[in-house]
Amino acid sequence: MITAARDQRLENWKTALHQNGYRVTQPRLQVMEILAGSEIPLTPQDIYQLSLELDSPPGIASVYRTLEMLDDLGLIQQIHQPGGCHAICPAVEGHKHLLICTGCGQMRVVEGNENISEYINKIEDQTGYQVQEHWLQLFGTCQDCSWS
Amino acid sequence: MITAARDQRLENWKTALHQNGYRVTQPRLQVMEILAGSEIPLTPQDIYQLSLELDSPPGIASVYRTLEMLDDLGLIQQIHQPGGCHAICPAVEGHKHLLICTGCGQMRVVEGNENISEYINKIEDQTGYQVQEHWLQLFGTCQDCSWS
DNA sequence: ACTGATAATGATAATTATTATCAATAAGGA
DNA sequence: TCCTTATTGATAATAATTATCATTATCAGT
Repeated sequence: MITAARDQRLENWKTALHQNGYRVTQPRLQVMEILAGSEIPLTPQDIYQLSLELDSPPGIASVYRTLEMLDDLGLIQQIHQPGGCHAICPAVEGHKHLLICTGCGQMRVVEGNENISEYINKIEDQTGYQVQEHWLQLFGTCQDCSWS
Repeated sequence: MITAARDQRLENWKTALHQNGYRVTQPRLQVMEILAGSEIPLTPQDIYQLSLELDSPPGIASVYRTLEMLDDLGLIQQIHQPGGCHAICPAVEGHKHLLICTGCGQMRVVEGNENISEYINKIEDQTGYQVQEHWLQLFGTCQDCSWS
């Protein structure tokens, strides 16, 4: 992870808190730093465990409260995986999708594509549904993990 | 729901149990009948609540146990939704996707598409990942629900 | 059809994850 | 720096799922 990218995200998040009348507190910062710097999806429990290594760690309730706030602001998103759907990561902006390595958990963000839109249009014609949203998530093996 | 389709599925499921050395018991049948006949995804709790209207309903533990068994046999699948990911439905065979109405919950199974495969090939080239699996789920409004 | 081995069940205790409560604390504007 | 009050930590409460174990019911083999 490029530290500059994490710091940038952190600044954006802090700005978002200020703009929405939330105070920027130590527990919130601790949770946000862990989340903004992670290359893999983390569950609330993961985050809490990681935070215990800090000097004065946040309470578990504040971890959940911070995550709820970040979710309300649209700054994080839930990751759906075979092992469970409680992991989260910084929100992917715009029309992009996540590609996750089943070996090491590493995430990659990939661009959306016109092919998908065409497919969805076809489905709308066939079914009479109005498709409002789609969730696409890709699972695979990254180059490092495909050696073993 | 066409009853014949449900009964067909039920027969297939019973055959699968026999072939895999599972006994076909009353609690299992009760759970399978509820699940095979539902037009909307159901959570374990949903299934348990529905089962309480039966003559001698299964215990909650048997509901969970039956679902675990059906999952091990690949006969059901989890549905991922904004409200939670604990709902399940009969497994969609082959390369198809689910389209779910955000109004009434009704499910439609839609065909997969060559456009998606092309997109995934492109992603593999760009990232060096080997994509093993993809989850696509569509949310929309069915014709009935779009009137309101 | 009957019987016996044992897989499966129901009742419930235990575990786990999340949410609610509330007195004490700390953020940040005046 | 002070004051208001949003936020926190500790913990109780809730909810969902899993584990335990004595009892029961399935079904293969007679």
